[in-house]
Amino acid sequence: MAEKITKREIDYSKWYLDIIKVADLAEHSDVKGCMVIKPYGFAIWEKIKDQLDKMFKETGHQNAYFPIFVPKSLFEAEEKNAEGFAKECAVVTHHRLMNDPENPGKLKVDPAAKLTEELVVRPTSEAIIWSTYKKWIQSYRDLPILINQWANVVRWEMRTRLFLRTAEFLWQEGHTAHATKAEAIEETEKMNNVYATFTQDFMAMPVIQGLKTESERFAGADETYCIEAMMQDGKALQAGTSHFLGQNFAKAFDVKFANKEGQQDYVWATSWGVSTRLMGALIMTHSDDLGLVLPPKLAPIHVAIVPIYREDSQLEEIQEKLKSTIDELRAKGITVKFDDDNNRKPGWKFAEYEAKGVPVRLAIGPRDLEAGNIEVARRDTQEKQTISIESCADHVVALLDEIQDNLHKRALDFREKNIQKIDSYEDFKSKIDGGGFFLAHWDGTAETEEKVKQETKATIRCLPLDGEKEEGKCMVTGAPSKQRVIFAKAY
RNA sequence: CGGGGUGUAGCGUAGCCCGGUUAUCGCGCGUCGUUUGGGACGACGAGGUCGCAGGUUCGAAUCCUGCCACCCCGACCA
Repeated sequence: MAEKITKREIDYSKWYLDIIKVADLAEHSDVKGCMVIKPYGFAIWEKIKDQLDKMFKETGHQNAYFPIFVPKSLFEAEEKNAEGFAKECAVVTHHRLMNDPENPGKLKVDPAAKLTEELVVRPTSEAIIWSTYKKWIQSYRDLPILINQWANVVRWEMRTRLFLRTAEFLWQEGHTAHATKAEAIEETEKMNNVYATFTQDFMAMPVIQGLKTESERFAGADETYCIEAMMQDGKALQAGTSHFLGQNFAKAFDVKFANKEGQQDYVWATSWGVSTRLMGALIMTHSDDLGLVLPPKLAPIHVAIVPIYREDSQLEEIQEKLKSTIDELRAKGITVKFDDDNNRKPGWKFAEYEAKGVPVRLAIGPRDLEAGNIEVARRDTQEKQTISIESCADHVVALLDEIQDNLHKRALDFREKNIQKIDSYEDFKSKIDGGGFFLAHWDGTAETEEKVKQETKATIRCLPLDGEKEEGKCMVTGAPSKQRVIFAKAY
């Protein structure tokens, strides 16, 4: 029978895992905390990747690749960054295995193959990249350097969840070098904007752009910009970050350049990244109790066609009748799957495409054929309607756009309903467990931030960039505040 | 890493407390036939290191110890 999905209201966390299972996106691997991304899940990631890659190229970046291993001495050069990541680093200490004389057929680490210097498996690549940039940069004429890499990184997390936090994950990391502070800040903001545009226009996921507080900032950054999204349980998910690194890495790796006046100066840096965590964000933004819901722009299959027939001749007739419609759709760049698998009944296929979030399903059987009609079902609202085969292609093209817009609107409405201004800490404490974003005044101190975190588990997600500059008093201490910040529980 | 829970065929499970033949059932899988408008039905069939490793016992899925994995809650995490 049907694979069951735990309802969101019963157990949101279980629902999330069920969606990944029924939609066949990923599964746990034999390595603790690591996942296998399955073909359908990877197809979605590839769509994300292809679009972002295009946007990076359009903003002047080039791809390159740096090694997965970072010599420990390089890794520790930028102290804050190294400290920040030290607790979650995998370290390579040996380079060879040998037969274990005490356990025939088994292998053991060859003690004679100990590395003279340990290699850190990158949790991020600033160190190896800045040690390389040092060799590339002599003059302002060598700047800016605008590079991105698609890579895997490893962070030895204590507690993992598929896509949201895994020990190894896929991401892109942009690393840029600039001659001036202003230019680096501009780059940092530009890429955060690229992320916001991408998540909103392609993932149909509204985000709030903001700045991280010092305690939430990337280790080694002077400023961290972020995009924060609200999941359906009201919790916040950091979907992307863009860091202004100041001259921290330039100083740590001694990367100087000669400016136009011939003086030596340290290079200004940025780094920015999004990861397979976006897959988790995508799932938790749109999906429902029936399965995954995908925005058309990221759906590996846009339209699934389910023919209903008894005889092979009827199947052929259906194929013949739909040929021009399918050709027309494909010519418009729409991915169509005509499912003529005779081992599955239509009902099974309906449920399957629903679980996988295919935006539009077409069904056509003898009755439709006779009337020249076809049934169109949209995944986002579950609505079905019957239209003429002739109008089908145009209808579907328009419908896909409508679904894309509707998903974004629905997510935005949800967020607006669950975001509120709040001025009383008592009020805040009584409401925070219900989820949602809270716009509150904050006195700007790490102490207050920590107190709220200890007492409520909520953190400051960001200082919204477009927040009105409203004077007020900190909801906790009553000290003066220049703008409201977003408090929420986060993933 | 601390507390709790779970682990029996690809998936979900019964059996475990109270040890005793060939380990239960459903889904899925294979063959054949009938079917096909919301996860079809019948017949036959295949599929198991009972998470792993020790121990107790004449005998262990069942009792004991250790370990591993996953889930939940903490801690931790840009």
